Formats: sequence, C-alpha cells, structure tokens
Amino acid sequence: MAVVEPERTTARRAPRADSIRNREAIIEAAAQVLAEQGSTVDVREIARRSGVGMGTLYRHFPKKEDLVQTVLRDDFTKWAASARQAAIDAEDPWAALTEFYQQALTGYGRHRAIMENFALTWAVPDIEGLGQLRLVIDELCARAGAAGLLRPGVTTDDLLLLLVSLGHAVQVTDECRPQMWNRLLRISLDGLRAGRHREPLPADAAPDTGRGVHHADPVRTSTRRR
Amino acid sequence: MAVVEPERTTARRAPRADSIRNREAIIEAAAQVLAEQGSTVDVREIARRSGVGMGTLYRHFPKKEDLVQTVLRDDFTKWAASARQAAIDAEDPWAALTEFYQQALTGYGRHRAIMENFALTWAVPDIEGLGQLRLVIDELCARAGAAGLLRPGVTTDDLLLLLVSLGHAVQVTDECRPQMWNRLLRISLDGLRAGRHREPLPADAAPDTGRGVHHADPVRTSTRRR
Amino acid sequence: MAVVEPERTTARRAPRADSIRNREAIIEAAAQVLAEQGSTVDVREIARRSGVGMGTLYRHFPKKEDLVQTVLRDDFTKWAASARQAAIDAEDPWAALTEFYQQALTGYGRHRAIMENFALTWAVPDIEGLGQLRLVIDELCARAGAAGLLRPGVTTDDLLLLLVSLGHAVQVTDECRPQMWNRLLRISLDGLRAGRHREPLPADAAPDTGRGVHHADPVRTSTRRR
Amino acid sequence: MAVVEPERTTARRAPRADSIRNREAIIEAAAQVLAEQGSTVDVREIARRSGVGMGTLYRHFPKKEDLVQTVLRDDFTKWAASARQAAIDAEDPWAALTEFYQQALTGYGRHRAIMENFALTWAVPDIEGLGQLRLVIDELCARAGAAGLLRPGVTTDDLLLLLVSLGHAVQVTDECRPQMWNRLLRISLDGLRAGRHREPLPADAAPDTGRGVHHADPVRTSTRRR
DNA sequence: CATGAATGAGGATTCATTCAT
DNA sequence: CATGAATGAATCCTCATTCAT
Repeated sequence: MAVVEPERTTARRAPRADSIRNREAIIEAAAQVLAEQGSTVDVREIARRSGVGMGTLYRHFPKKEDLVQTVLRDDFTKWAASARQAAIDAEDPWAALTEFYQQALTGYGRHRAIMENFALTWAVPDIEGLGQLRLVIDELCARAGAAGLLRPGVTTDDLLLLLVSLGHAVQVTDECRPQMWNRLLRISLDGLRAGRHREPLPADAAPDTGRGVHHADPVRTSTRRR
Repeated sequence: MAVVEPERTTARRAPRADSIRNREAIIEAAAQVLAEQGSTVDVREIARRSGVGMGTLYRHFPKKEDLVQTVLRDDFTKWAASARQAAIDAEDPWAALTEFYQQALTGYGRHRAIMENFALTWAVPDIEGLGQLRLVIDELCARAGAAGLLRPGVTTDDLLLLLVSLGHAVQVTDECRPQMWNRLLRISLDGLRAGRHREPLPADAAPDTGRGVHHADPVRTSTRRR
Repeated sequence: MAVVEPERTTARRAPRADSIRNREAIIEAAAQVLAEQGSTVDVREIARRSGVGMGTLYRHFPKKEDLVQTVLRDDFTKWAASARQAAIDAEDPWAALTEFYQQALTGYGRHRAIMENFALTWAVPDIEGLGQLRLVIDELCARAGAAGLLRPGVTTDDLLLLLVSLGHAVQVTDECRPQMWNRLLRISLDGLRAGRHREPLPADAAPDTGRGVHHADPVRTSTRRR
Repeated sequence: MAVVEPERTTARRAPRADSIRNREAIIEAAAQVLAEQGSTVDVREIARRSGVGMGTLYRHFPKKEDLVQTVLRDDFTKWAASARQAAIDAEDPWAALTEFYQQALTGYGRHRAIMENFALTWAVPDIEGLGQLRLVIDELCARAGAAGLLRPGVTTDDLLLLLVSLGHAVQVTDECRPQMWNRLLRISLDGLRAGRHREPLPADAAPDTGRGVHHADPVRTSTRRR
C-alpha cells in the first residue's frame, strides 16, 4: 500500500498523449483555417481538417470563441516573437524597425483571423496575446527615438496603427499583387524617419490643410440601430 | 411607333413612377445600412428601413449582391466626386493630393461596405464604380509627378493601396480614437513626397533589407478558398 | 389619386389569411405536442405536424419559449374558463368546488406542458395565463367559505396546491388507471369540507404529530452545485 | 471448489475491493445528484462527483438507466424502511398512517429522481425497489382498516397515489413554501378517515356529481408517443 | 480493469431567396 | 406589381455511449 505505483502515475499521463495530439491537431487545423478564412469559419470545417469529431473539439474548447482565442493567443505570441527576433538581428535601430515590419507583415500579414483581431486593438480593450506585440513595438519605438532616428512625436500607437494598416494592405493584395505592400511599407517608413525637412508630428494632428471637413459627413454611421 | 399606343405608354409609366420611388428608397436605405454595418447586413433590415416588402426589394435586385453593387457604384461615384472636388479646390498639386486623401477618408472612411469592397480592388477584377476613383487618383498622381513633387516610382496603384490602407485605419480607430488616422496620413504623405534624401521607389521593391524572409511562411492561406 | 383604393386595403389583409392559418396550425400542432410530450419537444416535430417549415415557425415565434408561452397562455385560459363554467353551472357552492376540480382535472389533467408549468406556480412568479385560474379558485374559495362549507383556515393557495397535486395524479395514472385520481379527489374534497369533527387548518401547520423529523434529512438537495 | 485456487481467488478479490469501493462511490454520488437534479442529470456530473472515470462508471452500469435504477432501488428501500419505522413507532394505527406520510414526505419528498420514478408506478410495470414501499402501505392500510379508522373502500393504491400526489406537492413548494404540503397532507388524511358523515369510497368512483365530462376532451394525448 | 478522451446524432436558431395572395 | 410570409440549409452546441491507452 505504501508501495509507489510508478506505472499508474505513468498510466495517468498516457491517455494524454492522444489528447494532446488531438488538441494540437485541432489548434493546428484551426490555425490554418482561421488564417485562411478568418474567425467566421464553420466549426465543422476545423473538426474535419483536424480529423476529430465535434465532441472532441468541444471537449477541448467548450466554445468556438475559446478555440479562436487560444489559436490567436498562440499566433500573436509567435508573431511577436518572430518579428522581435528579426528586429534584434538587425544592425541598427532603424534597420530593427524596418526588419520588424518586414517580418511581421511577411509572416502574418496574410493571417486573416490575426488581422481581424488585430484590427480590434482600439475597439476591444484586452485582446488576448496582443500585449506582447505592443511591448515589442514600444521597445522599437524607444530605441529608434533615443537614436534620434524617429520623427519626433511618433508614438507606439502610431506604429501599431501603421502595422494594422499595412497588414490590411497585405491581405488586400495577397492574391494578385503579393509584395505590393512592401512599397507602402517603404513609403511609410520614410515618412516616419526623422529628417531635416520633417517637422515633429503633433499630438492627434491632421495634415496641415488649414481647413476642416469640406462637406457634411455623407456617412452617418453614428446612428447605430440596435 | 412611340405614339401609336399612348394609353399603353401611360399605363406603363404610372407604375414606373412608383417603382422608381421604391428603387430609390431601397437604395437610400441600403446605403445607410451598408455604411453602418457593412455588407453582412440582413436584407430584411434594408427592406424594413426602406419601407418596402422583400418581394419589391428582390424584384429590383434579384440578388443581395446586386443591390450592394448598385449602392456601392453610387457611393463610389459620390466618393470619387467629392474627393476629386477637394483636390480641384486645392492650390497646388501637393495640396491637391493632401486634400484628396483628407476628404476621401473623412467622408467615406467610416463607410463600412465601401471600405470592404474597396479592399477587393485587387482581388476582384472589376468592382463596380471603382473606376472613377482610380481615374481621379491617376490624375493626381500625374499632376504631382509632373510637378516633381511625388517621389519617383510611385504609381497610381500605390496611391490606391495607401487609400485602402488608411481607410482601414479609419475604420479601426473610429469609435475610440477618431482622427488618429490623420497622423498616419501625414506620415504617409511625407513618405510619398519627393526629396533630396529620398531615392526613387523601385518597381515592386521591398525595403532594402538585403535579406529575404527569415522563417518559413507560417501562414499557408493559399489552399482551399471556398 | 385622391381615389381611395379599397381593394389595396383589402389586399393588405389578404396575405394574412395564410399567415393566420399557419399561425393557428402551428399553435394547434404545438398544443397537441405540448400536451402529449411536455415542453421538451423538438421544435421540428411541431413544424412537421403543423405542416410548415422551420422558418415559418420561427417567424411567428422567434423563440421556442415564445411558442410554448403562447400555447400555454391560451390553454391556461381555456382551462380556467371551462373549469369556471363547470363551477358556475353547479347548484351550490360545494358542488361548484367539486365540479370545478372535476372539470379542471378531466379537461387538462393530462396536458403535460400545462401541468409542468402549473407546477411552477410557486417557483416562478408570474406564469403566463395562470392568473385567471387563480382568480377562479379565489372566487370558489370565498363562496364556499362564506357558505360555511369550507373548513376554516383553507386558503386559495391550498386549493391551488391541491389542484397541482391532483393534476399530477392524473398524469401518473392516465395510461393504466384513468379515473383513479377521482378517488383521491373525493377524499381531498371530503377533507376540505367543514364539519363538526374537523378542527380549523392552522397556518402552515403540519399534522399534529407532536414530533419532528425522525431521521436526519437523507436528501440533501439544498447543496446545489452550480 | 472455493479453495482450489486460492491465489486466483485472491487475485480476483484484490481488484474487486477496489471495484466495490468504486461502485459504492458511484452509487453514493449518483444518489446525491439524482436527488438534487432528477434523472436528467449529465452522467459526467455523477462521474465527477464520485471521482471515477466514465469508463468505470459504464463498466458498472452499462446504461445510465441501470445506474439510476440501482440507486433508486436502494433509495426506495431506505425510504420504505424509514417510513415504516416511523409508522411502527406510532402509538395507534391512525398515528402510524400519519407518521408514515409525515416521514415519507419529509424524508424523500424532495428527492427528485425518487419522485419522478415513483410517478411511474402505474405506467411502468415493475419499478425496482418500489415493492417494499407498497408492502408497507399494504400493512398500514390493513391495520387502519381493521381498526375501523380508515374510510371503507380505500385501497392500497389510493394511499400510494396519495403519496405520489403529495410527493409532487413537496417538490413544487420546496423552494418557496416549504411545509406547505403539510396542510394538504392533513386535509387528505382527514378525508381518509372513517367517520359518521363519510360514505364508503366506491370502486373507481368519481365524486358524486351525477354528470359526466362536460366538454369533449381538449387534450388528445393518446396519439403518438415516442 | 481504470481512465477520460472521442464520437456523432440531435436540438435551437438565422437568413438569403422564393412564392402565394 | 407590391407584399411579407414561407422555405430549409447552415450553424453552434450538448450529452449518452464507446474505445484507445
């Protein structure tokens, strides 16, 4: 009775091998499908591709949302890591910034669900896994700023929004004009760079047009029904 | 021939007056709803707001898509016109470009369906109504280019993609950080401007990182589109 | 133009003929199925029996619960009315009470959904349609009480609970021993009647056993999980 | 024969000790859960509370129903025993009857699964474990009848149905009006008692209304049971 | 023999589109 | 020709039961 039962202890973990395989198959399949089709996917498609039944899927992830969040957290993490690594490998702060965007967009710009959720950065307070990415950008921003390379007034939020924005460009041109977004990236980075003829970016400033909105707002989206 | 059967002609027109009124009510309502909620709206919501029955709606537009396209063609047209006007009113080619973006984004950046479909510019061959916008941009591009203000190598497609990209920024920050996109616009415009320290933009060039993609592409979105 | 269009007005109501037929078919089918199987029925069974598609059913009743409530309100109303009529037709207050129970149990005792919901009288504050029944019982209680026929201390709630209780007896014996519940009814009514050797029913009194619970409560239902 | 293969016997017993412990844990947990939530509980909840896996549970009880029946047989037995004891402890036949109901309802009236299955007394031929309870009631009925205390014509079935009926009353009022059922019990017992002004209860008699059913049966539950 | 993961049919609900009035 | 009711495939999720480890 006092005898330990090592094989039972082992036996306790044995069934998990299967389970973990399945869990991973599900996440793998879900990641694929979410990348391809965004968060609106049919749960059954994920089950089919991962080779498990609906029940198995729902055992691991009680709500579709749970699965989506899990996958996205993972992918946000991978994303942040790979983009950060690219930045670290760079020679100077500006190259770091460049490499960061380059890698971030090349690697995950085509991931529909990631981009969908990334777009919610400002609408939804705490998107799972987004934090890490923000930290990386923070870092880059500080580094480039300290080196005097970044146009004064540029914030982490600006860099985030640029990433969201360019991520969308990637999605949009993916099928027919892959890499076209790279041109936009170069343009934006040039616009971000500090320079003699570049005045600082004022807080929440519009371009110095001196004029306001020309016409009455034709899009009345503020009157949300329901 | 046109006057042979006057009463039949009259008979034909009487219902058409109604019909036209209905058609316009539908389009008006659809435009509103599409702007607010994007193309995923329930057709019933459109019918409800326009005050016509589903049958009438489907008589005018046999598929939801037909209605959406019709509305978007109209809105693309209005969009192009208003943005073009802003450009025309500007004093110089560069101000024209600035005003164009300013107006385009302020006016329709929040129009969800427009932005959704605008994003399809490269994926779908001929989006209804998009042509005019492209013409306007073409014009602006040529003008600014001729004045030597635009960085060499920048194409109409670049400017279009920038608009798509910034449009997305507008959508994404609309609720919580309105106007934040303006900072991105300024940055991008600065990056677009010709300048001493600005080399020409090479055809489909990536930023001069000298390196390719760091990791294998983790997002395999090319397989199985529905 | 100023001419009224009476046929259009008529035309507006025409489509409803179908709709009303369907609505009634749905309610009829639902009433049947709910009576037979209780509130857990498959919605598709109701759709099938009423000969309409799922969409039609859900157009009329957006939630299953709505349909159930509608049917139950109707049936509670019919129930109260028929039982009340039986009471009214009776010669004296006591016969009224007797007839009331008789009719109530004969008519709807076998209605599973009604009895299920009736059972919730104390658990759920305001069951749709239950009010009328309570009013009828109130009336009967007062009448019989005023006539000195009802054992003092008996309340409307007692009579309600008796009805719930006997309703269950009907359900339980329906298949194999129909009418057996009648014996219980007679017993209960006799126990309800005022009489020389019948002391008043004290408020919330247990039978005068003089003793409490004999054993510790073997049913620990109070520790509800979740 | 029993001693031919002692080590095999031992080998057989070792696992069985475990097995028995498990079986009892399952039954214990099931009893609790069934009492709380009735027979519709999720089997997993039982497995969880008993601390065994689903496989073990299903090894002991191949169908959910088997487990339920086993538990209920036990609980019916305990129920019968405790109620019988209360009756035995009573001073006279009438007190015995009173105490029996009192104890039966106080002890198990809130046991949802018991009451659910008890309700099947007439629908299902041989409910496991119900027999003992019937025997106890038989006894009480005979005793009270012999003492001339029970209204003539009252049968064991009547007393059983009364118990079912009052059991339902307990369930129905448990949360909001505990003990309210006691009033109904007193009423019923008074109605059961023999007395001057109490005529015998005729076999399967309806109350002496002299009339039949007033309306056509509005509840047609006889068709189509699944 | 215990474990708990896997299975998949079944149930409520939505919405583009068709059709009777 | 307008109306809005009808249709039913598609979608998320649950739970009794089986099976690999």
